[in-house]
Amino acid sequence: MIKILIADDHNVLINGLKLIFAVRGDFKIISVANNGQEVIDLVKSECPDVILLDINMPVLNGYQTLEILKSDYPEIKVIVLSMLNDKRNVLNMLEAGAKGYLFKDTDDKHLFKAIDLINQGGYYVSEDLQHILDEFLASGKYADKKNKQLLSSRELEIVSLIVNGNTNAEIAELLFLSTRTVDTHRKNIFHKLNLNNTALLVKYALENKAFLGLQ
Amino acid sequence: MIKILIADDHNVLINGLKLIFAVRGDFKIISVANNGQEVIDLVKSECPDVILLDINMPVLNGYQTLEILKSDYPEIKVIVLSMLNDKRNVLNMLEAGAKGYLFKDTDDKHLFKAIDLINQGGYYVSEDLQHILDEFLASGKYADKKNKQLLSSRELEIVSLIVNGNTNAEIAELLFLSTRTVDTHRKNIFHKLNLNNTALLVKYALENKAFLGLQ
DNA sequence: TACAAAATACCGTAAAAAGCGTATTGAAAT
DNA sequence: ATTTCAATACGCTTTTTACGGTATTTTGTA
Repeated sequence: MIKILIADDHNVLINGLKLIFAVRGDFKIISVANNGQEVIDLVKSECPDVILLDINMPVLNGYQTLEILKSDYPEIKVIVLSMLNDKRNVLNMLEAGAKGYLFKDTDDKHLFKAIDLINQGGYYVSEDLQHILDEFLASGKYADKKNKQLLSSRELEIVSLIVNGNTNAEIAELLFLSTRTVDTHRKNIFHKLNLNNTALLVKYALENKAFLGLQ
Repeated sequence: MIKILIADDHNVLINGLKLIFAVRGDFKIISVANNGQEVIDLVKSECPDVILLDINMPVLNGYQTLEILKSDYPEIKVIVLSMLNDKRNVLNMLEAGAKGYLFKDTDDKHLFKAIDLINQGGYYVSEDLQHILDEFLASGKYADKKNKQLLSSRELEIVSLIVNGNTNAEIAELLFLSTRTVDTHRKNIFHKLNLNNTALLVKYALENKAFLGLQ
């Protein structure tokens, strides 16, 4: 019997999953969590085999939760169940140690199949994402040897202010810095993220909120 | 008996709702749609009283769908069922004619209550959104007398290129225009949206994709 | 057909960002 | 004890954006 923990802040979805899983005697939903912190609190006592993890959750988001799970409970298999379908999110979660990535529109059959395969040690992603999984597997960027926190906390602070429309001068005033310093941070951020203008930075930041630790 | 149509591209959620509604004999799910176009195709033959409408859907998104519904079937009550919880999205949908806005983490009780009240001609939103509903009701910006398409198609094209990191010079080259023209468009866009720099424009565009008709 | 709106283009100036640098300080890690 | 890195700050140049205009042509529609 495979013990499953579901983490999602949408109760409608959790209720749906409960009913869907009711037909499978070999799968058992042993716990549900509405945010990442609840997942962390529950795993110790509940010992799930597989966690179905949403990305957008309050308190601790899916990415942050996965980071903690990977360092404290590396044997638990994590399957991301998200609506985010952009390549960057999928790669980020795989690189952080997720074994599967399913869209929320997945049907029961694929969900069951994914859990079975992943519980046996494999990978499984929604059909449209196969090429991303291939790319990930070829890249060798597994969770154990992965690049840590790309941006420093100061840089994240500045990214957030840029996203909210502040100019370097405004940011300098807010943070009691010289505009030169803010300018340097901005340049370093661009360099680290391989970007070259504000529009792309804002886009990147909004699309990678969870991974940047923003909001 | 209240006839309900559900529009959502996530089958897990639809399946969950089906089971949730099974306990209520006075509500009947007469149809489900996976995108806005299916909604439009179905309403004529199915005559639902209430539509539970997601915003993020392929082909025709929730906003576009609501626009069509309001002009062709103004008597059908539309309740938005979305995960988007920012004020702008809520206001946009209310102003477009939605009678309710619920988060997807709403529990069964509130969902039933919302459908009942709205079917009787009222408004209903998730608890956290009450102040936004109040603001909307006070503003008088109802669907019938509402400001049409804010940005022209050319302007939307340019917004999209800006979001993707292009400079005015690059956009000019791509669209065979003078950089002056692109500059003017940019100015007009800022003026229309009441913004004053690129970062805010990108943020606005990404947060209002559906309403701007982007992607 | 006439009017309004959208798309086009230009002029000038000021502010901001982008792209090269260098350099000092302090804290953490090896 | 030394290296590394984050945070700080400055210099200089070029490009791009932002903001104030004006004006012509095209297009849709009343």
